[in-house]
Amino acid sequence: MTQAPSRYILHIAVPRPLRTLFSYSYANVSAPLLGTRVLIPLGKQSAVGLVIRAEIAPPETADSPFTLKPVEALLDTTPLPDAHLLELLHWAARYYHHPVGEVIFSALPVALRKPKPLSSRLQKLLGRYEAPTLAPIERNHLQLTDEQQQCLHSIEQWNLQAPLRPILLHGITGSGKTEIYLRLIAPLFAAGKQVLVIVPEIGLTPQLLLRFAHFFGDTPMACLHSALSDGERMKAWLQARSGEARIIIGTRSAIFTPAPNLALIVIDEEHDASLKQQEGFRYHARDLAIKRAQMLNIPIVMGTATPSLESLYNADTARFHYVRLNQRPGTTRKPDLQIQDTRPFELQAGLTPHSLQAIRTTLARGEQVMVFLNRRGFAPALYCPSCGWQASCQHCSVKMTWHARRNKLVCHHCGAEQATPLRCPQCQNPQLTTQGQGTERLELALQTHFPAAVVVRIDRDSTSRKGELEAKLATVRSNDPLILVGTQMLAKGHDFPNLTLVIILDIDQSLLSTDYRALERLGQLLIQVAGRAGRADKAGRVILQTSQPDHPMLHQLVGHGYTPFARQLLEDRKRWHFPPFGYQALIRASSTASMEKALQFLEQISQLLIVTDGADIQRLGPIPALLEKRANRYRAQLLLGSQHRAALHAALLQLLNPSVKLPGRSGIRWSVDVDPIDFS
DNA sequence: AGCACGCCGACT
DNA sequence: GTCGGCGTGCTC
Repeated sequence: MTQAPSRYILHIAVPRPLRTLFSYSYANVSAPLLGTRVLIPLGKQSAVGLVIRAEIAPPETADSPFTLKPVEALLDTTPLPDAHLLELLHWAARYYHHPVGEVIFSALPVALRKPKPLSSRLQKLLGRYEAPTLAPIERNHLQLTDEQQQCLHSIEQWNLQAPLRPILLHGITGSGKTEIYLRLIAPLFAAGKQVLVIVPEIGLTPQLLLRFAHFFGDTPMACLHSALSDGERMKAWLQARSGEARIIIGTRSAIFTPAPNLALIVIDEEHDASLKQQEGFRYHARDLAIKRAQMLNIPIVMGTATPSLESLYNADTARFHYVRLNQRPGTTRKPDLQIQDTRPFELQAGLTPHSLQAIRTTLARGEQVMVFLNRRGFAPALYCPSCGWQASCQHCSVKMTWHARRNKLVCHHCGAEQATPLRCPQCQNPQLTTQGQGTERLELALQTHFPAAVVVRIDRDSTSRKGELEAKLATVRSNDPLILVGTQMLAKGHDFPNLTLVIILDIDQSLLSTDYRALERLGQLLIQVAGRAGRADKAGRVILQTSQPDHPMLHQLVGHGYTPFARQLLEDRKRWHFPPFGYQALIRASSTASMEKALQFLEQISQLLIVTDGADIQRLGPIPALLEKRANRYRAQLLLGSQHRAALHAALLQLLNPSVKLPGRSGIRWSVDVDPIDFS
């Protein structure tokens, strides 16, 4: 009979930006479970770490490189992330080249970073679950259309086949994608299964949530989004982990929620940029969801009206199943899209005479109008007409936006605020002028132009207080002839049944941008916004105002629709070996001292990569970032590309190897972004 | 990330 | 003569 070992070496993930695990000794007859937290000595302090691996200590460890410190205490009796989730987190740490400990701890509720045993929390939190009390009114209420029925049938059939493939559900706005999700989810509850639904980061999660609550009645749901307090988050997380919550609905970080009986993942708006985390651990929730589903061998459905080029390509190459919903139940016609050349006209309130006339007739019919302008504030510039001075941010390389209601200059990049100067700081001219327009000015101008109409503005400034957005939405629902002014916030998730005219302003910047993803995003935004027009039984009309009316891609989009537009963009991507035809990683560096310092640092990295992987890695840069200075830091970037993911991966590993010393690092902050989508 | 160690400027 | 500035390096 073998004797039970009495000493273990534990490999621990520590909450530090370190790319290795640390080893500690642990003396006991049995090792702690993998995925449990332990209290460990780390430097001069003690810290909470997570057990990743345990091995029996060899009898003699004299030749070990360190004398291992002993673990101070065990904190949990059951694993926090289960084996599957740990594997996913590990995979993500490697894929995104981010320190394991940070990956793991960013996936757990913050409350678990403190060395408190879980058991005391469990007692406080469980048993207080309040299920939504709404009755299941929709369950047998809405009949699926033939198209929806067929779509549902296809998905159900695919999900019975092995091997499973992710499903791209491409459904135009209003075609009833949510209805499909609901029907896919419903049969899973009988077997005690759980479902994870990931939605974009918007203040509108409640709308989908309400829909789910209506449909599923008292089925326990857990909701995880950025507005939750630590306690609420912890509670939702525990309910998911215990299997009690059957539907887990949340924004991108919810992809890391433990769910022992997970049977389906739904990604809503799979093209949405907010699914990618843009700082620290820069993961893409959709891509991790695909990985998670693959590891668990469960189905994943991704819905969108405007598929990302990546997903469309995956559908084209049969990595994904692909199904379309082309009809809007209850609507006869698609919205009529037209391009308005702004150049021949003198604009009033930023609108062409044609647009103003369209607003007038729409209001006269008792219907609603939406004017979309993706720029908040009153005016994007304040300048002096006599000497040319412009108000610019002291910390960033941008002009400050003037906000009329607050009478302040605000930097939309670092948040700095400044009182409006009474006279030009350069030439003392008291007559300062604004240039360009934001939603605040648009609201005022439209109110002046249509004094009898109700004008409602929805943007970050007008909805920052709690309940304000809901109140504004209620106004929109209860007033018939009405003008709605707003930003990006209006593009997603809302139903405005009486909205029949949408006017989109100021898309020129996106048409002319150097960012190769700008056109894709513009196309998605235009289709999403246009989708707001003409719900129910009324035909919609969409006017795009631009000074670039001959832009070929705009014609492609308006004339042929999103899919041909996207395929055209894919052709360009193919020619340049850009994603999805090649793989990229973006190295960002910033310096408080100078742009030169940041560029020099990246140049070193670039040289390092020539020597090692020159043949397989293309380098673009280093160049100053689009936003050259932000919050007092000069920003530069180096884009790495390769047709072989493995080559890119190897290059990053090499670069991040702790033995690689990069001199001149002082004052430099730098980071790696795998599969970057934001180049600002 | 923290935290300590380590050399250079203005103070009780 | 010291207090403290943050540059540099380490954490099993």
